[in-house]
Amino acid sequence: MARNAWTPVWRAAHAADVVTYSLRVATAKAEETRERILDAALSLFRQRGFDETTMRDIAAEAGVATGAAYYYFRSKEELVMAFYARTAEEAREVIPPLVTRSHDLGKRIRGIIDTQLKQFEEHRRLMVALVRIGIDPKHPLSPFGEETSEMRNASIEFFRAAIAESKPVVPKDLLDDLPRLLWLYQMGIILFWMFDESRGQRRTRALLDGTIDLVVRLIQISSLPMMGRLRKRLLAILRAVEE
Amino acid sequence: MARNAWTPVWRAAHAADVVTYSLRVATAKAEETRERILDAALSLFRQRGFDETTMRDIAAEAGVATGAAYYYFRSKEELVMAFYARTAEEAREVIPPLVTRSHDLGKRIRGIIDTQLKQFEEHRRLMVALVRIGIDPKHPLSPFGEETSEMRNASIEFFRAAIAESKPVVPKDLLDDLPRLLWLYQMGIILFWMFDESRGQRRTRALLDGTIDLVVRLIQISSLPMMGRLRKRLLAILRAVEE
DNA sequence: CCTTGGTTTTGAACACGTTCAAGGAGGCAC
DNA sequence: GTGCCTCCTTGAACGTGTTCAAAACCAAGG
Repeated sequence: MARNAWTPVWRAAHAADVVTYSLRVATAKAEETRERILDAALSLFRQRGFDETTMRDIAAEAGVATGAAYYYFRSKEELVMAFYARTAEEAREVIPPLVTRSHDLGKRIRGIIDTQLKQFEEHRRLMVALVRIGIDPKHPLSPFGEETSEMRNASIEFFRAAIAESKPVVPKDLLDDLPRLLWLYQMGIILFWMFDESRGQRRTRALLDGTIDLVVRLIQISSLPMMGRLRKRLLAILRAVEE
Repeated sequence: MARNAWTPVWRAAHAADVVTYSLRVATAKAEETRERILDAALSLFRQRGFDETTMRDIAAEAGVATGAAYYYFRSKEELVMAFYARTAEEAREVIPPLVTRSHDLGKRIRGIIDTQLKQFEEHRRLMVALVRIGIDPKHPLSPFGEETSEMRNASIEFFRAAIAESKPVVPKDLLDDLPRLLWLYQMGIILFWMFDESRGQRRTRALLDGTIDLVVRLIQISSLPMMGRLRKRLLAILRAVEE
């Protein structure tokens, strides 16, 4: 999907463009070089870990000069971001059909999250590098920042689709904000998962099993007619916090 | 309080010792040097920010050689940690009397959190440096790790005191785990606050106003006799997640 | 005093992420 | 061909956090 439509990030032409976190690329040969560098990086990251891999290693492995990587990627972390962007692109194809397969809200949410975790699986520890810098909302690569808004919004839309015509039915006044909240919930789960060293990330499973049910139940309860006031209050908090 | 009782962190003699994140210090002169370096660092951090201050700057400001700082602190971040440890020490004196002032659970929790935020206020942005590395539970300075357990436990004890003989009454089967959950809640609030650039961190206030009430209400609801099953389920999730 | 053994201090050296001026490489106009 | 322009590539150089062997200091014992 649009692997060739590279747009300098800071000049994204159309909102629909897939952000791939690359710098200038014009020719086919350049594209190949970029890919070679990214592949070399991911391969080394997986073998040795992020901190243990140097940019010199990566360049050597890709057969280019040290500075070459910086022609295509602004920083070492952006190499990880490029991997993330790749999977996000895949998710756009995989997740929408998955959501339509069932009307059960819990199953839909679970499906979305499971899919993403499976995508990241091989590079689980690697994502820590993204979190370390992304936790600062001022950093370009922050998941909350301007530059990542496209990917974030795409991800939020998955959840908007998930709560549409679902069982249980989501009250109308939540339709706007709930997707963002669910996205936040997902980010929390992924964060937990990244540091979950239990066999097969068993603990994350337990957390998912317990909390998805809870989330759905909570939505259900807040849907009761008598709970209109509670919903309003929660939304008011959310508004105040989001400014 | 025990400002002189410096114990190498990795050989903490007694659990009661205050961890100050310093390396070997034997003589009074050395203690003065250490203090001078820490003060120089904090002063520069506050003026220019963490990333913009180099270890060479700090050493120069303190009037010592570049390597001197590494005799007392294992890393640049540990300078920030030393500041954090200082405030934690203060908190041990300030917070306990504060908790006994009222029986209102909400007010107690609010008091604890407000106090900590006020302590950090001057160095708010600085704490980001701690989060960046602390988010990784494997890092020595992680708030979840072994090395910080004393400070963490002290902090958790504040909340244990807060839920003791409070209004509303906390059900017995929550007494063990609730303090840790409240501590986690506090960490979340502090995290939000660190990145809250609104005037006077207005948004954090809004978040506190909204959520503390909610937390208390939730405890209240879960105390109803009919809610025993819900409590058991929540605790089961917690156990599974904590391993 | 001198020696000895620990503690503290020094500053050069190292490894790393990143920058940048300089130089190909390839196409296009004439 | 020759000049020119843009895209791509190079590798030395810079600034940084950190390490470490050596020196300086200092108190106690002789």
